[in-house]
Amino acid sequence: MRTKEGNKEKDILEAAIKVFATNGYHKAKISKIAEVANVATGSVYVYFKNKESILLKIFEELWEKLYDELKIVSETQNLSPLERIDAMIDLVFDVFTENPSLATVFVNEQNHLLRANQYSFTTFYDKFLDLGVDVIKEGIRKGIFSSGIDLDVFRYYLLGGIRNTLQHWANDPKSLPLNKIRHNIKLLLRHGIQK
Amino acid sequence: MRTKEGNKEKDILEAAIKVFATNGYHKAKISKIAEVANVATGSVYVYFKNKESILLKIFEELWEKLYDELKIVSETQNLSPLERIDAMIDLVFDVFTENPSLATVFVNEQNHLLRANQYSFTTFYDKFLDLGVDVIKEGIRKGIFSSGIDLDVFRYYLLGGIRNTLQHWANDPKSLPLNKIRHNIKLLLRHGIQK
Amino acid sequence: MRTKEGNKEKDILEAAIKVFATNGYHKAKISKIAEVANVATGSVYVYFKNKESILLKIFEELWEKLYDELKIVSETQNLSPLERIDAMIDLVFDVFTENPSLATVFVNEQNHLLRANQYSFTTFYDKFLDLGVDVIKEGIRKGIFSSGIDLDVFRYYLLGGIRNTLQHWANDPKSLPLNKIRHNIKLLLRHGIQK
Amino acid sequence: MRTKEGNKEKDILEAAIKVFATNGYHKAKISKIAEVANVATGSVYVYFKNKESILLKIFEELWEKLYDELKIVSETQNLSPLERIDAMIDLVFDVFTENPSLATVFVNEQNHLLRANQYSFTTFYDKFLDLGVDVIKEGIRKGIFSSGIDLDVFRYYLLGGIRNTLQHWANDPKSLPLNKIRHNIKLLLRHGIQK
DNA sequence: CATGAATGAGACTTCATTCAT
DNA sequence: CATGAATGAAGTCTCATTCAT
Repeated sequence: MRTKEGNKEKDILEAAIKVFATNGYHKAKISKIAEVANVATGSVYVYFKNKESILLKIFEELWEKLYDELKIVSETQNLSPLERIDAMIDLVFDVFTENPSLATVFVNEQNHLLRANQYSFTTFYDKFLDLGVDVIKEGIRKGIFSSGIDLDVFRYYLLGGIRNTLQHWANDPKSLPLNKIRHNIKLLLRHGIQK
Repeated sequence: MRTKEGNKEKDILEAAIKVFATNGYHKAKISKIAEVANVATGSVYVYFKNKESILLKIFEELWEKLYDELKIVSETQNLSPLERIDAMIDLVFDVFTENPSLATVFVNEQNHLLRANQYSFTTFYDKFLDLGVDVIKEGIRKGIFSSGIDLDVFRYYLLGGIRNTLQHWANDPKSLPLNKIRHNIKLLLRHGIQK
Repeated sequence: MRTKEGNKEKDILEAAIKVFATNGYHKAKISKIAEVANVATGSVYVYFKNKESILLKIFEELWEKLYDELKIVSETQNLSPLERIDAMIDLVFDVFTENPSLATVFVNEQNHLLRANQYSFTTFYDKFLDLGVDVIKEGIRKGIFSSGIDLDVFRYYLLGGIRNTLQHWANDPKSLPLNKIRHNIKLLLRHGIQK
Repeated sequence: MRTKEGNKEKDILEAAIKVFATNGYHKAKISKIAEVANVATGSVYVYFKNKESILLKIFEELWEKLYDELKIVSETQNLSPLERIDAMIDLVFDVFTENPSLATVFVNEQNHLLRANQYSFTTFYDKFLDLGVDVIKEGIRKGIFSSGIDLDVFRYYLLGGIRNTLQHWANDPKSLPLNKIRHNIKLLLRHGIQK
């Protein structure tokens, strides 16, 4: 038996992230993904139903991972809301720092999927955002955060800001050091631009 | 019959915005754009070199318009930096409020173009962002804004936040009233989340 | 405008009959049909939704034509049931004599379609068979035909016999002259094998 | 455990008949046949060279069996030609009654093979038909059957009639009781439709 | 013999673009 | 300029067949 060595699915997924990041989802060819994954074209279809399901799987894994890690943070005792927010931002940055291509794919392609149907990954995506909102709520309750903030606006604003900044970093990593980005975002988030 | 001159190009452009917003750029068919524009398929190629150049033109017009309007604001005397920032945000919101489909296209498709080549519209896009940064610089100089902010991070963060919020509004306009978004973003931008 | 000369659909249909007859439906390539029709591959899809719809159209036209002609026969006055039966058989033989490839396609491929869904061509196919059955009924009423015959068995038996004989003729036209076939089938139909 | 020897080939063959009957030869997947046969996909290729050879084997077995049984009938003394014809028809009906799927496969797929090459099963197929023709010849010699019948036309006509009737029965067994079919075909064969 | 993951050739179908009218 | 039928390159996906275990 030509054995499944338990790696091919992962190889394909990693290859897909690279190829999607480089060419964009729609211009990415399955044959190219297979080539990068060092696998025959047909093998892609052993592990994935079709092209879209590859993208889907990428986001499923991404958000499940982020959700799991954020959950740990949110269950940690003795953290102030501010510390929790910082940890949340760090989580996101850490994932994308490890895998810049994933940042690019996230930035450019997630919308296409969100627009279409209700996909399974959105569960974790939404749960992740919900946990973030919970932290804000706690901060408001404790009188640390401003109570005038609409939480829906907040969640999309913050994530959008992070996303767009990351994208510019992914396009040209040298121009913007990631730590500077991270630091500035925390600042902007806390105090805004006013002195 | 005196036909209204110069309308076909505009018809096509407006149709394209709708179709791109609905289906996304890659799934949008030229024949569909032509149909919506009430024009023959071949006529699209009388006015545009190819599909990409339609998208390009959309962004060119968008950013040129925004730049022109922002320039007027920036040349207006007797405005505080805070007022200028507010005016800038209002500009962006006004454009997209008038044309929600344009918001969707901006949110979902501009990256594809930015990634590829250096396009002409980026001139106005960058100039628009530069004017925004100038306002911040002025605010810092006048001691109103925090001097610790990296201006590059700021520009991408703010625009990304606005973009993402707009996108969710465009997807489901009823859930988030645009005025609430606008107000909250101004708040978050000025003071952050901390009380 | 590259004009549709009103022939391309017909060219494609005729090419398809030839190619389906030669290779069978499943092994027939659209590109081959296009080549035989002297048309670009993509043009096939200007006139037909997909491969199956070509086959469908072939049978639609076949049975509509046969039904129309049989209707004329059945409306002709002063024909005995025997003469009507003869005319019916002649109709079928005439069509397939004119277009032997069509005979082959009919023989080999119609079942695939019948098995699948309810297709529009079956309307004419069934109506054709119904008219045939009507003739038999008339013959029975007039005491000319045996009243012991089940009409459903009869219709499938006769058509099956004709079809199979035609098929062997189509495979090797020289071995069995069509007129001999036609004559013998009329004989067998009327008197059976007994003296 | 003493495994029953030689069963896997039979399992595959029986599974293939079912799958071919349900989906048609071209749409039938080897993997599906293997699944139905409760065998691994690769095992199919231990017993059969390729997909076509499975179909081939089905017909080989069918016609060899029919030929053998018909031979017994034809060697039986003291049967009139009419009785022999009846026995022949009964043979065919018995086989397909036992295995309706086989009837469907016979009806729909044998042509594909006949069209292609000269296959071994045709030996038995032809021999079977030859034996049938011999009976007719005998009947003619004895003055029982009409001498005007072309024997080639007869053989294909009869078999085609039976085949087509069987097919409709296989499609919808309830609408046409097999015994009625059998009886009517004998009638039609002997006396035709005329009183 | 048995397995089933892996292969890769092959075909349908799409659609941006062209061009004869 | 306007048209829309025609084009054909290109890519997704299928599945019979293979082969390492």
